[in-house]
Amino acid sequence: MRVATWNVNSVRARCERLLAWLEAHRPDVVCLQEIKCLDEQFPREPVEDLGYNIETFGQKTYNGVAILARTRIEDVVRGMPGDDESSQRRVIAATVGDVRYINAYVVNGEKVGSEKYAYKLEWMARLADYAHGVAREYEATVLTGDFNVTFDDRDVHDPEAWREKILCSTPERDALRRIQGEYYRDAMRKFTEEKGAYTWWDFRTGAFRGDRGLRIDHFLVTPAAHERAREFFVDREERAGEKPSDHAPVFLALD
DNA sequence: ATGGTGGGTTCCCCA
Repeated sequence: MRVATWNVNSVRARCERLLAWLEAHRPDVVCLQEIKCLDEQFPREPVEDLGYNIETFGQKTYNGVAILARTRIEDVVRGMPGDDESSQRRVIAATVGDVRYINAYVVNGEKVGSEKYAYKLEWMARLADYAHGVAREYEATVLTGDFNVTFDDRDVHDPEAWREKILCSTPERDALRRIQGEYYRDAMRKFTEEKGAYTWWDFRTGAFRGDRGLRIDHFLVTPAAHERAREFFVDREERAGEKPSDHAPVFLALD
């Protein structure tokens, strides 16, 4: 069974690419972030025609997340405890088969020390509480998405240039470790201890040419899911070509 | 130190 996470940076702008990618890879479960549209604007029909069930938690203009699966999607939960009607829509959770999925689009944080940065750290603390509760309830849980944080310098093409910058600062990394807690492991590290496997490259600096990327899209998995992890890869091909997202899809295969 | 590009919206915000 293969699970993919992808920050699509607008599902409508990426629709053609998404459909071709679904057809080519046929992932069993897909967690999308930044769909940037209302639920009713999601291109349901072409995705359903490829055999996917769809659950969305959309928002106008910004944010928005969705789960697609080739089998039944059950017990869908939108948002987190503490959210209200006006909250940014960044989390959707559901069960597919015997695995619980939490699909998260973590706050970007703009700049270290900014208001958005403070909000990011608060938001990550809330995600930690929520994710720990889910992990206590479901033995096999996969917490995936765009975390907008690197774990350590191996996730950064140029650690000195990014030292204590947004996506790389110590408080953000501490917050990411607190989300892991004693419950979750970084599934990628089951497969390699090497630097690289970047998942995001800045449009503005043309970072993809030269592979000046960061690894900020992650699979955090409970021990039961970690045991079942068989393969991990970043679909760099999807970052190339016409009108790509700034993120590549990331795959995890589970037994 | 700044700005570069890209998506969505609307006379600018967010990443």
